[in-house]
Amino acid sequence: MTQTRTRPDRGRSALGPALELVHTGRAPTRAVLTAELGVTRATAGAVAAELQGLGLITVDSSPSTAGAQGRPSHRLAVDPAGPVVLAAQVHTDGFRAALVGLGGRVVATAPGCGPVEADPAQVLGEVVAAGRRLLEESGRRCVGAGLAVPSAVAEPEGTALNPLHLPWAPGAPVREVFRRCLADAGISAGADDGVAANDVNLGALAEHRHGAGRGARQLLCVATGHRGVGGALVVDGRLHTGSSGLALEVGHLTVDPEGRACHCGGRGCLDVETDPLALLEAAGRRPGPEVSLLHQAIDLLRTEYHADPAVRAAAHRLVDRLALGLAGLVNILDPDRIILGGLHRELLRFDGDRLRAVLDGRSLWGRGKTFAVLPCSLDHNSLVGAAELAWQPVLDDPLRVQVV
Amino acid sequence: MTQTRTRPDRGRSALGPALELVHTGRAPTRAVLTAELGVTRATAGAVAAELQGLGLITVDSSPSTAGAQGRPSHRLAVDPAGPVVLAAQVHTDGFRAALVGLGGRVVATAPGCGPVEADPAQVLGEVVAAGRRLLEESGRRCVGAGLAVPSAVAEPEGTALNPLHLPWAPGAPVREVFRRCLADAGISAGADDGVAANDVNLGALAEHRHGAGRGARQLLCVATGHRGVGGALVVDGRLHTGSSGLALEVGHLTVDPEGRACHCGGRGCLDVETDPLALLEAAGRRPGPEVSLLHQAIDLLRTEYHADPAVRAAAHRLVDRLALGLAGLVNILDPDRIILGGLHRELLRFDGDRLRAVLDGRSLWGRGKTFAVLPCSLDHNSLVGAAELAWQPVLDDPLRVQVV
DNA sequence: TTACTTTGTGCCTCTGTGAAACAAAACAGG
DNA sequence: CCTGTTTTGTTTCACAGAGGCACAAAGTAA
Repeated sequence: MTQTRTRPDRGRSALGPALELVHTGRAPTRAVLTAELGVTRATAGAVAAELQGLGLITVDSSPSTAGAQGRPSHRLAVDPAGPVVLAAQVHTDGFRAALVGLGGRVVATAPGCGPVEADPAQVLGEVVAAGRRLLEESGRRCVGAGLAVPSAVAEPEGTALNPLHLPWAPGAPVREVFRRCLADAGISAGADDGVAANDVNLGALAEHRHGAGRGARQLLCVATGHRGVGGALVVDGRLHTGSSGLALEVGHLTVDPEGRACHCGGRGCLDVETDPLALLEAAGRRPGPEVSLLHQAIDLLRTEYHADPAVRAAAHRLVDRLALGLAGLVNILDPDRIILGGLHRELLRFDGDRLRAVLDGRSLWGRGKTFAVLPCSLDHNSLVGAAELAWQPVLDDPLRVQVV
Repeated sequence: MTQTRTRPDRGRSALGPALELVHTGRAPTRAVLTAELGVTRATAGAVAAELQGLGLITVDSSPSTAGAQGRPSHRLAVDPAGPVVLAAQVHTDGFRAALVGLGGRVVATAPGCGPVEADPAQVLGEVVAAGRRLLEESGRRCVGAGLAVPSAVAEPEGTALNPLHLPWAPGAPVREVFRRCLADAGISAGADDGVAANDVNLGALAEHRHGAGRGARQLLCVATGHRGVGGALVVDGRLHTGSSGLALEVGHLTVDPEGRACHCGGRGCLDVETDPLALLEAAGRRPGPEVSLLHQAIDLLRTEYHADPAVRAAAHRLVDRLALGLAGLVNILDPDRIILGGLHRELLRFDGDRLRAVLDGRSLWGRGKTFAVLPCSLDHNSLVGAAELAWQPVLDDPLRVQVV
């Protein structure tokens, strides 16, 4: 009997790694690409030419402002006219859609307000419709789609496990619904086109590839959205999602045994002690209904942190608890970099010294000296992360863009 | 100018994965090897023949007791006469040396008693000498050496960061000392021959490859030695050591805010609340000096758990605290399997229902149903793990055995 | 200008692996 | 016992990815 292998052809095996290097900006020239891939110049040249032929990167052989000795190297860059992916995000107050090219470049964005409906199909239908409009306006080719949701997403099922701050039922099959919406809108090509993941996880992935997390080997991200706290860990460039997608759901770490009651049944959880509502209440402010809690909390810090001692005390209170939670994570995970997002980023900016001091004091075995704490650096990092996820098949095998 | 690539030749690229499949018992026949590698029968045959030629595996084409239809497949197995690695372990009461073949087969063992000297070179010199005697007696070829120590080991420095229960100074360069001892004994071939890591980490690795952790995607191990508590996480077959080797050093998780004082400065740490000494004291027993605390504690459980209510109550106390610590880890790491070693294994055996109940009650979002809790299944799992680490270069590129 | 350095390109070769056809070793059924 | 079926091992051929090498190209340094 004849025998056919089950796995698909690898194609040029250095193609994927090469595209990833250009995508993340680690291969600005062909010479660097040669070194990073560990191949000969001939191979690197062939690979670059093939990626250029696929319309994914540009190879610029024009006079570069080199200044160095020897023949100047051709400059490599992501093709700004290349294909895009559709990135979508659902959050507590609405949704966002965007087109994102390689290199994490956001090409177009469309916001949408809430409230988020109880039926995921309704919201995702609107997001996808917005994305479709963006695609039509831009006239660009779409090679994938990714969705960020404020909930852990189980793999391989693609279900939202704990959409605590959305009116969705736990276990909602968000990925399948998303795929159906894509198919209905005529966007997706195959049935496995369209991926979904947790927003903080995706934000961490984006920061690792294009932002403040570049080069980190063990990147811990903690962020508040409008409600609740999320965490993520990127190890050697890959998301650590745990066995069921619930890893790093750090919202219910205890950071104050006598703290306020949490809907999880515990007391003094990171979630209720360090989110925007906690800051407003600690400062004695009544949250207004007009704008999001996150914006109210950030505004409060920006306008009154230096003026009002009560606001400063409230910030201190949150920072102490945040640092306690981070110290627990540091002692278990041993990251080399920590990135804070949302309100936590602002707390770091206004009260970073205190955060660092508490954190160092609680880190065992002098670990405090081994990691940096940074604010997140990308706008829309969850969107960019959703795009990363959508790009992944292409990064793994760039030849897909011509097949699809 | 001519151009030579920097990376070494890959050789036959399926060679390493093939050896690993046989090594871990996942490829008992050539047909299975073909399927697991995802290559054609021709390739699998060539690979198996090459590994056989290297003296690493045996290919048995004799009449197998098949029973199934079709031509019986050749049976693959680790060559019992193949090369070995030297595995060494230092613990609080002494050391152990062993020769370990592929497949985690312990070929020979030599124990050594304590006390452990303050100078690492002295202890490691003794271990290596014991290993050398084993090698001479057996007459087998040695292709690597690994060392397990009761401390986190920093990479890439190879220093013992927190040898809390040994008289060694933090930061002792154990790997370099180990390598020097190997060189002095004429065992090692190259300068990079000889690796060192934490004992619980290595135990987890061994359990994952050859024991109760087989097939787990996210394996969490927690174990007590004679003193203290260690943890480890194996993700997709690789140890999660963190950025400085201190990940999963879980001994100082707080499991009882009003618990006893710990030398780390905290209170109620897992370390002091669930180790052998804690059980003896909770049961109102005075620890004797004759045998190790671990043996005294295990003996106490075995002989009096069912007879003495005070012992049962002490076990309950430890189990509750252990479960609390595990729940915290589960909620952050989301493992699909947990393996307990040392005294914790005995607590699981005698009081498993209670452990499981507390653990499930504390696991958020119904995660309790997604993981198993098992006792560790290998004798000397730290030794076998040290051997795994030593074997790794050969598993990555089996052609090394002929070069060395 | 000339020498030197670094990078890009064309050509040949090597090697790992797939594809296909065939042989071998078991079982099932007459 | 013979024949057909199923599964596995073996042989042969071919192809593609990547290395090795020589040479060309494009800068800087003197």
